[in-house]
Amino acid sequence: MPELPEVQIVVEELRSSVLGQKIVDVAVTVPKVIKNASVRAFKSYLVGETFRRVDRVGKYIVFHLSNRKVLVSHLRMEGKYFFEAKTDPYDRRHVLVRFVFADAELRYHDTRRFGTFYVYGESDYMEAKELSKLALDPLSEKFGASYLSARLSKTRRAIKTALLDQTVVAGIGNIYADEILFACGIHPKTPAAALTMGHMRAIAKNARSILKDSIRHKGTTIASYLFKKDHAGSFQNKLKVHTKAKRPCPGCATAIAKIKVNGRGTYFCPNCQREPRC
DNA sequence: ACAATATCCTGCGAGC
DNA sequence: TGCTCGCAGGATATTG
Repeated sequence: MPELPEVQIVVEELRSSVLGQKIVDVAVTVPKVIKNASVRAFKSYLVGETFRRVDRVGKYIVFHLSNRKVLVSHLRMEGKYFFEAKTDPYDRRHVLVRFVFADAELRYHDTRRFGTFYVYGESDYMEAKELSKLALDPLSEKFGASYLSARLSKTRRAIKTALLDQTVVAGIGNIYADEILFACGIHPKTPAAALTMGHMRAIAKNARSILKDSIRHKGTTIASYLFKKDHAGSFQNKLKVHTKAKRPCPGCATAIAKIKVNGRGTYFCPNCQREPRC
């Protein structure tokens, strides 16, 4: 479900709810989501500690605790956080982890159970294999055409596939890859190495503007994303191609096509994004 | 080294 | 109505 804008909004929501909260208990009903510790160890790291900082690193959520431990959470397809009163009822089937505070709980809800949790130390969490391989954030100052070019100019794989690779750029997923390539007029199957420096500039510029615009709209809710209980994003109303199969292209009215690129559903305008000549 | 495929899960809508 | 199939915003292990 969530890509960079959605994770950013979730992080901002978490900052307003859990910072300063002391964890009095942790309940784990699906142990497999804890990836690098036993449930017992996981609880021992967290209980009695206070949330001091929450950051986004790519699509990961990084919670810093008062004991210099770091909780790294990935929502994958369906993960959600709900900060609720202890007395509020919750969905026992889909709430996999609860962080219990004095008067409230942070509930991790994940219907497909793909989400992950890791615990690391403050000094070495960025060296953990999940985070160490991540590329630059597209919203960072250093991200631009030359950075992209260094990563893309030697590979023949489809540009859409490359944009989904978190070691090329961190945070883009299936929705925004389609929207960015449409804004650039680039066919999603174009071999990355066939792109010009002008294309690289266009990708960098459109990635930044589309992701920022989505953040302003609190992300995209297609089926299930909520940044808090009962609160959906609205950027789905601004999507130009993703989910728009057979609908008219906003630029030229040609029917939007849906194809598979590397197994992922991919939407594009066959007129504005011409098939590359190989 | 790279690229395509399978896999982890559940739920939903389409089509029969 | 009720079944089966395909698909879903992600990432990684496995295979060729």
